[in-house]
Amino acid sequence: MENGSSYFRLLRRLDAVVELSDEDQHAIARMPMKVRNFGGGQLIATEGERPSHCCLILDGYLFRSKLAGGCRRQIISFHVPGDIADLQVLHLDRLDHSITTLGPVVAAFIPHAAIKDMLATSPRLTHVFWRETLITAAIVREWVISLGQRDSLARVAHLICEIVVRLRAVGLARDFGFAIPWTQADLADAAGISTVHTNRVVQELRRRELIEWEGRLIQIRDWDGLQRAADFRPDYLQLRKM
Amino acid sequence: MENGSSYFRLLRRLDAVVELSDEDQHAIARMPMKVRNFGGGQLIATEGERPSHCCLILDGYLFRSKLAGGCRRQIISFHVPGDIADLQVLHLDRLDHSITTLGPVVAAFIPHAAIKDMLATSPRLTHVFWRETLITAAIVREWVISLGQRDSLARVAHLICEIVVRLRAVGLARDFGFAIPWTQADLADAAGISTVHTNRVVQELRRRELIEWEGRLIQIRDWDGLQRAADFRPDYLQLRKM
DNA sequence: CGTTCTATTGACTCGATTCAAACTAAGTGG
DNA sequence: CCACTTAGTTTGAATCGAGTCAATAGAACG
Repeated sequence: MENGSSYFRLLRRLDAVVELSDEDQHAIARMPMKVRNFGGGQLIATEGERPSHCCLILDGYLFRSKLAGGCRRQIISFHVPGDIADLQVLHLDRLDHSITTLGPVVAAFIPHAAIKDMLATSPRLTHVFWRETLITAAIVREWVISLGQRDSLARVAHLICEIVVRLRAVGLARDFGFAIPWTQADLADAAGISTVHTNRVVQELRRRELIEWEGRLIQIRDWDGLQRAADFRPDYLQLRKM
Repeated sequence: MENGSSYFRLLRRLDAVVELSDEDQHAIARMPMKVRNFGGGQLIATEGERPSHCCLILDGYLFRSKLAGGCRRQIISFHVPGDIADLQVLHLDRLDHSITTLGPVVAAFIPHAAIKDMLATSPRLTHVFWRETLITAAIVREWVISLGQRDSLARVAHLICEIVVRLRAVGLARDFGFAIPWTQADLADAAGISTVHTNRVVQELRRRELIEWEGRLIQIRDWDGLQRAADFRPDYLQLRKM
């Protein structure tokens, strides 16, 4: 059974990062998967769990988060279509954070065993999937820089820059506009600032005419200006073309 | 040529995380390496570089850092003996941050080719080394939680807790005391706070009798209290025993 | 023995938080 | 179709954690 169309975004994602042979692509598309639909704000996996499947996003957004001090939520990273949000559990077996949908999501679940079997046959694909986990790690490293050194405006701007580049890498947000069901509280928990302050930052971004943000639609008005305000340089995303 | 004694800390480190067969251990110890000595504050690798070797710490500490806005330094993570600080470049080829010694360091450089050859022969060792890169990523994720949600005192306490646990995992800091040539400015750049404030935090930790800190010697006085102040739970380090 | 780090202290400032309240927009059910 | 909820955004005022500036005091080093 070929899951070509379902694996389209993943193949697109991998292609943005590395050259894949037809054979590799077929090996990926041959993996069995189960597609499931989720509503907004649904927990897909919980901290401490031992998942048996990896979760590939076909449509929508996920985020990984963890509680500090038992109550303060920190969002670690957001994930876009084509991402496998929990690829790292393949070798870590226990999840150290939760995975939640941001708005409605279509996700494909691939058994660990299927991925391991596929990787066992191809050093090249092992390299590619290992690399994917390392790029996810690089994204988190860059977020450490943001949280440690950039002020609240730069943090929010940086997050928007990153998402738009990652979306474009898989063929979305072509016009630097995209739909994402972020509440300001979500952004706040990612940027490590309060909701009230997030609101002020968003207004400031609008005032400077860097972005438009209406409901769940974000449109970038001034891409260069936004990157400058964000101190954003996309190198860490390891994209081939850009 | 067997580098048994030089590879002692690495084997110890891997053993803390996973069971290794004798065969695996020999395969690791057979890898060629070049040992080099460094002084304090020396750059071992620079952002943008394409290293051909991985850097295994035999003695001393390294840290990875990156500049935000061209001038503000953020320390991403510290590395202790037994760590391979830049294992991720094996599959990422370009370094997105710098690596610097914190005080004098003895390091072993292992050619990428040697590691790749070794991994090609053993799916088990591929798993172990992949896992190592994922644990490094988990450490950075936890640091995101600290920077985003914990106040300055908890951050500094968390850093100390983590280092002491990682040292103990490789047979160091048995008595919850250890020598580390941190300046308060280093801590500040890791915790994302100013040096002045770092000083006040350190004094507060002393005042609460959680730690003693004289010169480069840190002694934990109240391990439970420190963990509580830090909101520290070591699960994310993925250690087998603890 | 001066030079250079590093640690420490005080005063002032500022970015961000907190608390509180008002204002939307979008359901939901009678 | 309108009251009633509920979730999310917006605004203002008071407060606080942490930054900045500046000066001093030790410690380390050549």
